[in-house]
Amino acid sequence: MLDKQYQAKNYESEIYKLWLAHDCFNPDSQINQELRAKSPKIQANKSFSIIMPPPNANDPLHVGHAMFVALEDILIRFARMQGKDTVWIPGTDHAGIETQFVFEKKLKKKGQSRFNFDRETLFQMIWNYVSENSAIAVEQIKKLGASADWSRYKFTLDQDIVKTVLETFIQMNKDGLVYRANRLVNFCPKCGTAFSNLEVDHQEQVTSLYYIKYGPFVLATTRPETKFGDTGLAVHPSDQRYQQYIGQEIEVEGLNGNFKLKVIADEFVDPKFGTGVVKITPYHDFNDFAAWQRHKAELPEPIQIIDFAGRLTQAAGKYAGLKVAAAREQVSKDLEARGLLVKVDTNYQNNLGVCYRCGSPIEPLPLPQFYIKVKGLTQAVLEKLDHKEVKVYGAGHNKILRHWLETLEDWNISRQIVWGIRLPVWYKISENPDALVTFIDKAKQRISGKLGELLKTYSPAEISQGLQNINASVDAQYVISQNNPGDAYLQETDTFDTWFSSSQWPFVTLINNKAGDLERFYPTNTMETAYDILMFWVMRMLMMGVYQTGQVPFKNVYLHGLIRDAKKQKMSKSKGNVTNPMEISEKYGSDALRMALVIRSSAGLDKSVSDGDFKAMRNLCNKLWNASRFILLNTKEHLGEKAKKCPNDQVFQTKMTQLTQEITKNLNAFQIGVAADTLYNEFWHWFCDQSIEESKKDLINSDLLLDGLQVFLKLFHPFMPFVTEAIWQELVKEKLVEEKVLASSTWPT
RNA sequence: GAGCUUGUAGCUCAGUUGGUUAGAGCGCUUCGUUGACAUCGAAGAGGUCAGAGGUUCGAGUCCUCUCAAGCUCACCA
Repeated sequence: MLDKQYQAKNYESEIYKLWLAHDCFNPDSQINQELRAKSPKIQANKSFSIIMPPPNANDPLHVGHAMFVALEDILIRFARMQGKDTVWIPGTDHAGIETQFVFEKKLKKKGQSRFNFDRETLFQMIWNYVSENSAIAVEQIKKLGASADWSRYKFTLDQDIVKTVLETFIQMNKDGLVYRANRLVNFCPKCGTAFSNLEVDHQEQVTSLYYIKYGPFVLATTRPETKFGDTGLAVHPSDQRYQQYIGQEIEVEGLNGNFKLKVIADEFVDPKFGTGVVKITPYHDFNDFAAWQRHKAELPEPIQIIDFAGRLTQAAGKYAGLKVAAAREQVSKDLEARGLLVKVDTNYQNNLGVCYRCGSPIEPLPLPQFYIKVKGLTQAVLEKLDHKEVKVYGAGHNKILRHWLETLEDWNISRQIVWGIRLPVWYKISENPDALVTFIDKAKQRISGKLGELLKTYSPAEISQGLQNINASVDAQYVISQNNPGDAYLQETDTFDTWFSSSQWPFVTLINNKAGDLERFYPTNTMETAYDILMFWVMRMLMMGVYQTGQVPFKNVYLHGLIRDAKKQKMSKSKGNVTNPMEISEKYGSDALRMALVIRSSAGLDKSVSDGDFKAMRNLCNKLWNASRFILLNTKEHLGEKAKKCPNDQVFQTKMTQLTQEITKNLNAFQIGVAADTLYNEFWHWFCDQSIEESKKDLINSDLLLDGLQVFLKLFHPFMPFVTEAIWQELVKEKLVEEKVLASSTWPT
């Protein structure tokens, strides 16, 4: 006999084992083949696939992960029960910068840093660390009830995956889509790597605007410390105040002695800002770099005065070695002492680019990097959007996607970190004597210098083995190849942007899985993920998917919103308002957690949840349980009275059919939150409060009620798989149902 | 500055091509417990659907404007 209350804890892990024992999640299993065989042909001939957004392999899940598991599992279980050839391919992500960042924190605690190790050693250390912890995410996803096919599981650094990713790069290079250029990049000195524009956050700040004397001019700048990198001055071409200076060289008194700057005219200068004069510092400001590109003929070569550690270089004279902030303070003091500082507006507001990862200021720095030409890729996706080959569900995000595709700039894919897929780029040692190389020698010393010089003391093998970093000049010759073209080469030390590999995820997971999976499941049906990675991931998957296969990687994009706390605030560790999905699962059950997240949620909109919501859905599980308990008790006494007609039978049956159709329609239209809400209300207030009560008065036939319960269990199953299966197994025991496992049973009609 | 989204009960949110007395959870009021469930049931209070105009036989739903909130992008050194 069933307990009086449903205790999720006592059932969930057993139920999950039952599903695995029947191989319910594998489309090739016997039970699913049987399911398809008895389903309508129109369904059985369709395939339905979802590629799981791979969570960070070694991180515990947050509530957003629980949201995607809930939504995707609903779609998958629904499709499977409909009889479609259904697969949900799970995976985990190496999460390049995120993971390396965490690992470096651990190193720091031991008094070490990434600079203590050569590249390969560091990679291996992180690999071991991730391997030790990589089961976390997978185990938790299972705990949430995900009906993913674990026999098709992939990790982003699996050998076959890496091979395909590299092949894509090589193909792109052949197609002329890859190039190397020395441009300003968004560099985070703290993280030690460049980022794409997308990974830079902008923060409002109040700062000082310094008015500095430059020969006959006064000009305003927020960054006086960059003045050692000035290679020119600019004014607006039609600015009457400065006409006579255009094209002239002026003499400027500086802190490291006097120097000369040429005055150029360029439209980008706003005459109304400051004094209408701008200093040109091409290597440390994006606008200035662009101006220099336009006026190359008139201006000298730029000077780099900030290095990749965020300190001033030798070119800054006596300020060399100072960090940017300290240099700014010192420079402004010295300017003042010399009478070169005219005034300081200390209440100036502007936006500062900061690292999305660590929050420190992004430093625009010149660095040769590999870029992907995106124009052709984005155009191809826009065409697919025009032809409605992809549909985006999520409050206006389709427009945002379009906007991004229309304005996207070339993609910097080089990252100066170790934890990732290394670029298959090889520099011939003998042809790149000017390449800057850092390596750990046999005596464990960190050695830096030009390759040509280092070769006088060290063997190529020693350099290659201890290699930390190679920074080849922008015009360096290189070979792109999966394998080492020979002993005389050094491999590029940069790794791919994590998104370069994950943008290929739908394709690489299928091509490297069971034979025929690509043809069988591509294009996938739905990509379901949070809207905040629309442009990082979804947009790039579309670009790469169309590039690789000519087809969109998925037909539908369902974007869920962020989960917020009861007060609508974003969850964050510092606020202490984070909902840990595993705690909720322990306390109320995974079904309750899933249902609370999903019910009345809508695509693209945020949702706030609190303890009360989870409790309410725990109560729903119990309601299902107890309604079943009543019917089980009742059925025994009244079985076989099916012939007996009761007054409300017809109404009951009609409503049951209508409800089934409604839920089916909702789910087909991705109206998941509405479907859940409807089910909740109809089950609780109509089926329990009304129909069960009526059956007690013999107004509804008991067998009909049992049929109704079965339908409800099926309709509820995608949402709350554990409790519905637990009840179903009781029905199996009582020989009241034929289908052995609810997870692989047929969807009602 | 540009774009997008949102504004419905005390709180958090549903309400899918416009169609009868606008819904749920939590909270609140009153009542109810000899077995399906107190993780419950019955009854109830509470909304001029942000505001104004328009289209329509009919608008929470469509259009225009205003106000408010949020997000994203771009920014003047």
